[in-house]
Amino acid sequence: MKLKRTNTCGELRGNDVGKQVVLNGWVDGWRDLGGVLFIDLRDRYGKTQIVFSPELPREVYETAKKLRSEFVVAVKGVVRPRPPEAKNPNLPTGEIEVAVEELEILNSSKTPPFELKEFVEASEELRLRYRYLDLRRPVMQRNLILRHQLAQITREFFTAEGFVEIETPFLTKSTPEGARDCLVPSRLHHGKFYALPQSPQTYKQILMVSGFDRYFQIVKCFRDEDLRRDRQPEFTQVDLEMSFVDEEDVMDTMERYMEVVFRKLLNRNITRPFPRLTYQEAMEKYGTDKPDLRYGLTITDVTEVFRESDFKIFRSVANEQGFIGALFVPEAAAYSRKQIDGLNQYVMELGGKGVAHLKKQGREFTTGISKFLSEREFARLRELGKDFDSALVLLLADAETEKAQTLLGYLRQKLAEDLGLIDPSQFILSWTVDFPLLEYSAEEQRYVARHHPFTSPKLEDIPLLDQHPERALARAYDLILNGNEIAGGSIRIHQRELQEKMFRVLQISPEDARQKFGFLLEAFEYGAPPHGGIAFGFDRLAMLLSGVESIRDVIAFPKTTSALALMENAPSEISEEQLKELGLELRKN
RNA sequence: GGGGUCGUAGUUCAGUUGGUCAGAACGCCGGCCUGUCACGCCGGAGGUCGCGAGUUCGAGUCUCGUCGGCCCCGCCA
Repeated sequence: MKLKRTNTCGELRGNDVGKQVVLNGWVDGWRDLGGVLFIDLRDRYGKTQIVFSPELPREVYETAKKLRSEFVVAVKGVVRPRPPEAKNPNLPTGEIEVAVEELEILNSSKTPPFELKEFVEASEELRLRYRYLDLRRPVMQRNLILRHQLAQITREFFTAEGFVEIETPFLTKSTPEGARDCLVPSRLHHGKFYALPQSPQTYKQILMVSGFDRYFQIVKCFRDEDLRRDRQPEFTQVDLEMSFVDEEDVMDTMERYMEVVFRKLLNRNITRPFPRLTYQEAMEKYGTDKPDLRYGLTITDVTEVFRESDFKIFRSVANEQGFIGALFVPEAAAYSRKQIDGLNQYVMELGGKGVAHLKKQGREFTTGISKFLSEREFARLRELGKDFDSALVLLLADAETEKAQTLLGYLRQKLAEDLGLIDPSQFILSWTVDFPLLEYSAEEQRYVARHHPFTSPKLEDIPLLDQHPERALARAYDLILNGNEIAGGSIRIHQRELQEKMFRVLQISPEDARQKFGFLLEAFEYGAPPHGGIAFGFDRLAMLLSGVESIRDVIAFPKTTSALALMENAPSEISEEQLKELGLELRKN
């Protein structure tokens, strides 16, 4: 190319008038007025209007007439002010334009399959197939640049805090617990497989044994599970681990990290310390372990109201140690029968048995299940709902307490969305703590780790592991932002005896434990310091900070919800030779 | 694994009970236009109605299957 840029398409202003400049960029659009020809030239820094006059040498003018969308061009010209009535206040460069003298077409372009203008939305399928075009759109460039800045702030912050960034292997060992592994067959060892890491968990713990003290990494992790708008099989974590710390040290460091992120990225101040909810409180009040605290609408426990009720379903749930919860929704006081049916439908789709309702008007409860209730029950409900003059009261019962709470949590969230109770400009961070260490898996007929098998129980709960393991709490903490889990971590077990006890509780045999985690157990015998850490969902955090709805909008080359890559067309079949080399044979079905 | 929803021109969509329903806008192509910036005006081209079966005299429309996008449940230590 002859004409190399002197300036970007986003930087020229009124005080550049008179300068001779060269711009390089893409044709964003053109307006041919018959004589004068305007072209918007775009690069990642912005757009600048360039002007071709009919008085130009014939071949320059004729070439300019041939320019079309997404042609790549270089122009040389003079910055001049626009006539006052032709200034464009919507464009940072709108004071000026470049009067072209020379034009070089660096490349032509086929007509793009969709328009790249910001206000035109192509289907996501098309955007993913032509991702290189989609990524030319300013909004996508802003998202990826914000992601970059988040990464830089992260490196700066943790480096300043004395953390060391250390890379860990991608070709590693399959582990029995947790998500399904992404597997890589070994060519040199037929019949054996590497697994891509679900997280660098064991490596970072071993780095603590090695004395690195404070480790972090911005790292890809892999989990072969089904996708969601905030989940991909490959995703990025900010992973970190600290030695000689307890929960408070980790949480305090993370709060300061978040403070810096919000200040530098969004110019917002957040207040520390973040509120903390125990798992139990979160479930009881919000029906989830990751509550969105931007709105109230908390669950009221009404189980005891119905112990003697004539409404038999509720009475039996109340007497079977189940849970009955109520949502008092003043904003929905005028809900129609149809709208309430819709909520009932929603609950049933989620696997619930349905939702009962009442309408509170002053002291009276009407409609719904009111005819089954006694004066004593009304009196108790009046007391529990005394803060609400009029409200729709939704009641949900289930013999399984957590199921009832979870369904109420979904209902709470749906109501908040439907009723517009959520302020999208707010960011509320909170911790969820005191998680149960274990949960019983009916499928596997054993206890499984709720977090992971290296999470330390609360020290005072260690004795519970023998008789009532389900009651033991974990030294774990999740960081919640607006109803999203953005980080989760724990203080780890650092003593071999306790780790072995955990494996026993999880019914992982000593042989299995040795085979799967022997290296970690062995490392723990050589002076493992007390340690703990946390990992952030980096994509999810970038998504929330960008204000976009899907993780795909902050990942350059994401997968679809069926885990396909539409641009490069992965996954794909491999050749017979490749299979043979790996010692693999495809099963025919 | 399950549920919901969508698939019609290059794109975004409309298309009624199965019967001139192959349509609009944008884009594209041609022409006109010297201050536009979502330029304007005139004209034109452009369709395997995702794919495959079936029902029917007749299917974009109904049924079944299948592929794909999105959302949700399960799953995601």
